[in-house]
Amino acid sequence: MTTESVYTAEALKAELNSKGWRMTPQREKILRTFQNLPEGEHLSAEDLHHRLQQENENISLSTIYRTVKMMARMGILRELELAEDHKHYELNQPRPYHHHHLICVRTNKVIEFKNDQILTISQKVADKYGFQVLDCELRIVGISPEGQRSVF
Amino acid sequence: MTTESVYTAEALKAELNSKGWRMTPQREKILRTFQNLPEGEHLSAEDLHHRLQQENENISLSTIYRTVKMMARMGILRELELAEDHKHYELNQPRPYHHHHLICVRTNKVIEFKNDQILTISQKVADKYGFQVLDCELRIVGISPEGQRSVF
DNA sequence: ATGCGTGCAAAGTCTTTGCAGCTTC
DNA sequence: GAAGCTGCAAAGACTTTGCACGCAT
Repeated sequence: MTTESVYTAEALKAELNSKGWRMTPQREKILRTFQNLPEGEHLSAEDLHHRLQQENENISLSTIYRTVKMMARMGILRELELAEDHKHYELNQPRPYHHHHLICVRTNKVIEFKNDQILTISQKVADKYGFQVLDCELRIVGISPEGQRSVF
Repeated sequence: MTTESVYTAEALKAELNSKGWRMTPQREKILRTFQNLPEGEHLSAEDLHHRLQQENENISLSTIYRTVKMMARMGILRELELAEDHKHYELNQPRPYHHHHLICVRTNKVIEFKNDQILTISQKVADKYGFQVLDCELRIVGISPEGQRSVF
């Protein structure tokens, strides 16, 4: 199953142009790739690069890094720090797609879960400080049952 | 004001020994440094290195990286991913010291806030999956009032 | 026509690792 | 005494940047 698209190429173009920037084939393909991603899947810059190459889309790693960072700043993508040492990106979905992460420090296992209270709490906190919310994530770090069985 | 110590050098030694590991002067000094840190302050590996050098404690960067990662895995330190591209560490405090982060993608400003519901929610989620909680953090990413005034 | 965006290659930053010698248990 | 730990230097992984050319507006 694929997540429903929340951001069209036209909307992206309009927003870019409003800032004096340009729509490009690369940006459109990157947006489309994330929109076609099954729910819960997230890509690193390298993952995205490979996936595009398999579709015969040659987009340089530089452009990918530049684009995902830009889209994260625009609120189109969520930038995730999971257990590994590189960032992952996924489409920033509204409730009820929004999910959070439970991470094991020993096995690096990541479990996703949903919780409606988190967004409500985040909205309230952001309001208090005048922030516009792009994304919120509850990261629970702990030790999984498998991890508890190993010494470290 | 300094946070109250929740983990003594003796307790650290006992826990290390129980795993067949050793207590060392370096580990004790690193623990002490975090315990003397004002509430809300967090250090990167580099920060910690500089701070120790100012106290004439020569501990190599390698050892610092190895030690903070170990302490994070033990649940003694929290490993934070703030707006910058390197990790920060702080003592992992129980309620009511526990705090969360509101981060601006444009200005990199970070605001800390507390919320009692988060820990409760985290505990419940972790229980469901059999995880032991070491740390939980609500990361709200958005645009601050100052950021909203700039084009990007 | 202007100036933003891309690709390439090089550089940069943060972090990890191999190894010899030292230290703790 | 055995095994873990440290410091050093080198390597590694991921990400950013300078520049010339191309493309969207």
